[in-house]
Amino acid sequence: MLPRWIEAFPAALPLRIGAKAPNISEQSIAWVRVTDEPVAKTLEAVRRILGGDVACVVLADQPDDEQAMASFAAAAKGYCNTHAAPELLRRIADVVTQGGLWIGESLMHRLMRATIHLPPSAAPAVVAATAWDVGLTEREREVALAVAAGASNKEIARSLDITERTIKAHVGATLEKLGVRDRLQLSLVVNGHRSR
Amino acid sequence: MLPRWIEAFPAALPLRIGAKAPNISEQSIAWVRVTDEPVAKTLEAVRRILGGDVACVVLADQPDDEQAMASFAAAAKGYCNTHAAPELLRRIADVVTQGGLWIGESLMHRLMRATIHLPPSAAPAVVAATAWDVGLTEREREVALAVAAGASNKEIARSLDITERTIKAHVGATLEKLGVRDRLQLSLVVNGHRSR
DNA sequence: CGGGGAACTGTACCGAAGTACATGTAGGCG
DNA sequence: CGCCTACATGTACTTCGGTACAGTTCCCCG
Repeated sequence: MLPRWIEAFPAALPLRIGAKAPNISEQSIAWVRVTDEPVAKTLEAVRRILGGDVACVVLADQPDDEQAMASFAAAAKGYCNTHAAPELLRRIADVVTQGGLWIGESLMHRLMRATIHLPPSAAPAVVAATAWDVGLTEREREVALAVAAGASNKEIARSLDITERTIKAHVGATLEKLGVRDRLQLSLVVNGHRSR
Repeated sequence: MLPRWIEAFPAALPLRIGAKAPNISEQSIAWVRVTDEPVAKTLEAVRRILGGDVACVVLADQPDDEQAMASFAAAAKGYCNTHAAPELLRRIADVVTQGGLWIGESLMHRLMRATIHLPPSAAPAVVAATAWDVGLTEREREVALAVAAGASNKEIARSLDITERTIKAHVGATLEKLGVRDRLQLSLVVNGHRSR
């Protein structure tokens, strides 16, 4: 286990090919580090242990497009560098648990090169969908979403065509109900980060 | 404006082809609803109004792969169903503002079909990482992380054992460098969501 | 009918956040 | 040695966010 993996996922369990199945939750992600062994073979071994439908993300020491292709051919949900930063790993986990695929920039380029222009950068993001909005009224939920998206009270007021004062009322009620201090923490809750 | 759009983006402004340019921020997203008109033509019209480099996401009433291809050929940043759920719209916005592309599941299949096998599951697919902290000094990065975690200036000051005034200086510099308005939007950038 | 919750609004206040204008120190570099 | 940058800090000011204390309308439900 690399230190950055532990940093990214303190609760992760190490697992070797040939080991017996640990009891893990339904939607766990298998992070599969591959080296020179064919990806398909490794993934097959992992699936024998953890079940055929476990979501696998392939970690490559020296990523290349061919191996990435092979990974997705073997139904991997993601492919990235073994030494990716913890934040990136977490983001990949987000995407994958949401049912998305994580494709490296390089492969993406390759896939699309023929048809479309791709900007030099790129990055995804995702949210966790635990019920953050229990107990909120419809309007409060609506306002909370806007706050979490970075809107100011004034902007929300304009878009909903009510006064800023009313927005404040909704925001205040929401902060109270969710037990957070200010709109930033509200956004963290709504966006599925930390606490509450 | 569909109710779900408003729910997803309360601060969004409606705009018709032929209208004059509203004053919008640099990194706004244009959500372009297309019907039977050719996509390229519509996008061109939008760009005439909002500027050539505005990020466009195409909303299709009846999505199909051909139209999706056409959209990306016309340099759209995303393509999805007009009636997508607010959460999905927000996720797309996240990805696009981060410089990513949003590709529908169907098109993704098609793109990969030639080369690799894709499992029957799969949601929209996405791309890889941009550093949020380019150009920040060590101290600024440190403060930005604390802000993004929901800390107040006073709390950060205490924990770093410097004055609140200095925290304000770092926060201010960071907002400037990342081109965002306030600490909430900063947190969205740091946490890998929309804005910027 | 009356009670109660939701949505909406008002005035007013306070503290947090953010900005403008300045100052000072320490370290790297031509 | 000056120059630049990061870091730290001060005063002062404006704006925004959040709260306290009201009050209204509408609608549902017992």
